[in-house]
Amino acid sequence: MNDVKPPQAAARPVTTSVVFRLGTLGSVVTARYTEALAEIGLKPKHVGLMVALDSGAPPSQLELARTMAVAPSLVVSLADHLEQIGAVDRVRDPADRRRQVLALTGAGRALLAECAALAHRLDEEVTAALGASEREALRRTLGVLGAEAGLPTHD
Amino acid sequence: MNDVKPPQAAARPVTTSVVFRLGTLGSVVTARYTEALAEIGLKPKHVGLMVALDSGAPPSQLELARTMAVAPSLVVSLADHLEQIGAVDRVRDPADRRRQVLALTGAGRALLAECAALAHRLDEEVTAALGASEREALRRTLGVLGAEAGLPTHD
DNA sequence: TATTGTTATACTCTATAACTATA
DNA sequence: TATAGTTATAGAGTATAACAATA
Repeated sequence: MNDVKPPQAAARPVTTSVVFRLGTLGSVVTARYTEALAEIGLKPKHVGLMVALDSGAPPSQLELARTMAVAPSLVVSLADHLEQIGAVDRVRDPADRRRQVLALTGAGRALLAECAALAHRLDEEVTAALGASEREALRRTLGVLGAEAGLPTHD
Repeated sequence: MNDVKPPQAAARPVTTSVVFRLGTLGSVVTARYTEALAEIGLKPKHVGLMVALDSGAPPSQLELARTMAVAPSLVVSLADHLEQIGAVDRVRDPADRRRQVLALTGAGRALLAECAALAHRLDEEVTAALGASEREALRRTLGVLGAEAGLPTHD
């Protein structure tokens, strides 16, 4: 006699994997954060560049491209925009005039703080279904995995 | 006297938010999963469509587009490919000949199981730094948030 | 006339390649 | 000749708009 089979194709459906759940949730959450950032004229990658600068990454554009794992040409356009709104200074390295050295300005630090506030406000919506200790455990665990993957992670 | 300030721009840096960590980790993990899927000729959205079908979502292409929150034209091309490799059947609804009704074939269920195996294998790499109970807690918490966001989540 | 699916087209994001200037 | 940055071009992914078949 045949066993009764569940509608799922596998004993361990793909939907139960951390990979699937991280990927789908990450994309939903990033879409919402992108929407929030749009109101201050930024994209997630602008935040990524400011985070890299704030974390003390080597500040030449090429080094930043390596840190962020994006093409150097993308750093150019991100830096163009951030410079235009006064969030970063861009000065030629006097020791090697080929290098453009980026630095967050005071306004840039304030803008980054605003991005952080938006993210933490979204956190409350996204994690509303969790208890305080679950939320903290999640933050902490994601921090561990992020650090493992070479992502910038304070704490 | 001045307080000593950390290099970070804010008391709660954006990098500590669940939103930032989920977004960045999700994108890293999805990139790795995309790479793994490429070896069986699939993209993550193909998996998403098969998951929707396997989860009993309404199977017309337009309804699937709504379920997946993508454009109907994208469902066409995903279904084209899955049909071509024999993973889905596509039959006109006799009751309404405008509707194309999709269904996973046996081969499709086997393919989806393969995608699940790839994901769970990647899980082991991605969560290698975690203890077994931390890993389970993470899976469970991501499941809660995913369900909250309307994502397919068995268990 | 409204709806499903399809095809044609366009847009966004990002990369690669070509180029300029400095070394 | 090699490297940092920039600009030009191209590709992937996905959306919107136009269209065909069916209701």
